[in-house]
Amino acid sequence: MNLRIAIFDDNNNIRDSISLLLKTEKDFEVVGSFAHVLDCVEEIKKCKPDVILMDIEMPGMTGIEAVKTIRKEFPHVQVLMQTVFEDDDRVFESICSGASGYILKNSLNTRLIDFIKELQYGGSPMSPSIARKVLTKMQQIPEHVRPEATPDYHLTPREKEVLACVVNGLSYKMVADQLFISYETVRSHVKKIYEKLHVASLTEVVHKAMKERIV
Amino acid sequence: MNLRIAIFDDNNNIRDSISLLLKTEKDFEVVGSFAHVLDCVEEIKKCKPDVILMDIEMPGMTGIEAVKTIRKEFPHVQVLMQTVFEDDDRVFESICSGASGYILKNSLNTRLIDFIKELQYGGSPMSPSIARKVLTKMQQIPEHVRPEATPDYHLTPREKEVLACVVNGLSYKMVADQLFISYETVRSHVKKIYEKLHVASLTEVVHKAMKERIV
DNA sequence: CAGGCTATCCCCTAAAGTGGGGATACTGAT
DNA sequence: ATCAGTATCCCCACTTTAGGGGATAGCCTG
Repeated sequence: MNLRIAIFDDNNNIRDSISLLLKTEKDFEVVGSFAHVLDCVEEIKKCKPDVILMDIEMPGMTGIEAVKTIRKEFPHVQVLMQTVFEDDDRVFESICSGASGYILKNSLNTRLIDFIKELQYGGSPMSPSIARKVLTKMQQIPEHVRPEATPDYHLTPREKEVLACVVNGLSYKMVADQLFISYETVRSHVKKIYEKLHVASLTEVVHKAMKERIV
Repeated sequence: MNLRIAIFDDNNNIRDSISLLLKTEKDFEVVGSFAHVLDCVEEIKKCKPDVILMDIEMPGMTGIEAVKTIRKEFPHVQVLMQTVFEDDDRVFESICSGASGYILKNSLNTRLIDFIKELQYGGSPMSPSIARKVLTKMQQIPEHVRPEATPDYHLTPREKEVLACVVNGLSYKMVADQLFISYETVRSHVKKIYEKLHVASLTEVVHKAMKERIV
């Protein structure tokens, strides 16, 4: 089974040379090659890629914007960012936008095929210097922001479902419909949740659940 | 110039086989090999490694604790974490403790030398699945931390105060007391907030306010 | 000074949530 | 076979919120 690849890069030469390179790999198929991302949603719908190589610098919409859109519209598609620059903000922003990997263009020729294969097998290829930046960034993230060992309130699976609904703003009645149970059952679960979280109102539940990422 | 390497692993066989493997590389020198990390500070002072291979599971002090200590005492030393498990919390914790790389033990034989070289040249070697975890984690964190373009709902200062109270789980009555205004005034503000945020319940307010960090 | 915005307060009705209960049924482990 | 835990449902009394009004007063700007 072939891996379908699409390329977004405003430099025609680069697109062509990448295409040529990828064609040397039997299992790869370049199904699209585009100079900008303005119509990327339509183009992706048409060519159905599994993997997208995305240049970060492009006219019109930037690669970063595009990744956000793509990840929203096509969550299963893997996006591998490529750039000549490695300035911290962009790297970080790209990753937060949902890129699955981030490589420098100078490592193109030699290792691109390996990187794509790594993607395919569930990895996240990064150029060494990028990987270092990412780790450093993570280490800088202030203590209080990190998922600091989420306390376990011993909610049952069902309670967690109810909690998730409530946190999303649903009323008891709506939760009941959503989970195909009665209003009273929802109430029972919520009462249990109140006990376990030591709170006494829905707003507190939402607050606590979101703050501590129990949801 | 040789790269000085120290190994911490409670499994003697693994330590020995790593030593043997590393000796095949001319530029590497194994300067220490230890079964636990209890005296790691002294040992590191003695053997002065450039790179430390650290098993995460060890009796006494865990590898994670050790990394923290090492990074504090010897900031220039690079620590490469090794583990057989890849459970999310540990990976994340290790990295935040200051590890420069994180690899699974199954990738030992084949790629350990490459990984160490990557470290040497300023990279951060990670097993593919680990890299993916790290990126995924990063994508999750900023969600709660940095509002990408927080929409402005044109809340007045007073409304924001009321909002803050509500988000913290206070009832209308409590908000009234807190802000020295009447219950009805709180209601008026809340009604306004509902309009402006396009919601219809307190839980939605809390959810939206927290998600979009309006508070 | 008129009109817009904010902040304050009030009323009424209806809807939703809260706090006590209690009940049945299924599971899995002791 | 009993017991703990989960999931389901029900009732009653009470409080809090929601949605629809309306009112007064200050402040700033055109």
